[in-house]
Amino acid sequence: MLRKLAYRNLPQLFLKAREELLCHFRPIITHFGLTEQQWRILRALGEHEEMEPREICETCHILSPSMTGVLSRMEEMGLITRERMAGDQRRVLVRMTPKSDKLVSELGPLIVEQYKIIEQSFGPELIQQLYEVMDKVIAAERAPIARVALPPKKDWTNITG
Amino acid sequence: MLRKLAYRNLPQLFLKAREELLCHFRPIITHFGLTEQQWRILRALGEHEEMEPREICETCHILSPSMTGVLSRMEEMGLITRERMAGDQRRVLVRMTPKSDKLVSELGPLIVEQYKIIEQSFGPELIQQLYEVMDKVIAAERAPIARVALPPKKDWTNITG
DNA sequence: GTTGACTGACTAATATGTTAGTGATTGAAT
DNA sequence: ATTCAATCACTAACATATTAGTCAGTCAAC
Repeated sequence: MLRKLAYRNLPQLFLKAREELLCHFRPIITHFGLTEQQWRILRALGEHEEMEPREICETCHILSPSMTGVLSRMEEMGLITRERMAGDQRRVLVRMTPKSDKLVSELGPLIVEQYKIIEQSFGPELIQQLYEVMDKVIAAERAPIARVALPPKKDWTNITG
Repeated sequence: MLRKLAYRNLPQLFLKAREELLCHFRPIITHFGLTEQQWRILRALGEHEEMEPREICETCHILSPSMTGVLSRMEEMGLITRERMAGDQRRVLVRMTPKSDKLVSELGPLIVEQYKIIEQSFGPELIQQLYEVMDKVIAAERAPIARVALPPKKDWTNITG
């Protein structure tokens, strides 16, 4: 029996659209030996001089457990430094190194150029619409949204049919 | 030195907006013991009766190497069956089981309900705008987009500063 | 009938996502 | 001074993402 839901899969559309955008930037990023996440972090650090891990988590949308590994690798690569804060031994300060600063100064302009190319192709209106709609969705976050009532939990693992 | 790029990080905005949507569906999906990816696959199978792995990859935006593992686990859980095609031994047919059919019949309506709730909260216009803009971006895929020229590759791993 | 390009699923290795939980540290209330 | 909840980075365990490559099966050309 075929089951077709009334709504198209919206998160999946986001996934596809995001990939369609990202595929134009990925070659640039990997050309410099970085991963997407590492570039997000360097881009953020390029605007803030020093940041704490949890700030980077929020800004770059990377969960804390992933962040630990990413920062460790970036530290090994000489792209960042980590230093415990004097006043609060729980907290950590992350900074760029001269090496990553140089890297960003080369990579950044290429990213901007690619944006311009995409803007030409998509049309500036579409880019503008994108920013607007994204901001609206993100703003909607503030208004609490109800959740459907869930039925009692079954253990589907042990149901044969 | 602070470096601020001329364009906001658009793929990152997609990531955030997608997460803002998904967080309203995730609890429903995990309540039934599924992952996001598993649900995407079941939803697709619910509309197609039988699919080949590479079709599922395209439809659900999951890369082939991930698909192997996901399908293996779903087969173990009794959610799908895999069968080699008679005519072409390379190809495989994936189908739902009575168990997963029952699961989708319970889960599907809850997802639809949650969409309605979100539509109320976001406003129907925003949902409509979302579908429109996403489709535009995805449609833009067809027009080939140029790539910025990349400088000669350096090995940033071994540069000190 | 062999060859050779191609296809489709799969494997391998590494990085990240996701959920739950730990342990040290802090700060407010006792 | 002590207790207690909260905070923050981190660990653990598993699932998925990403890139590259393997391997058997197919199909067309020779």
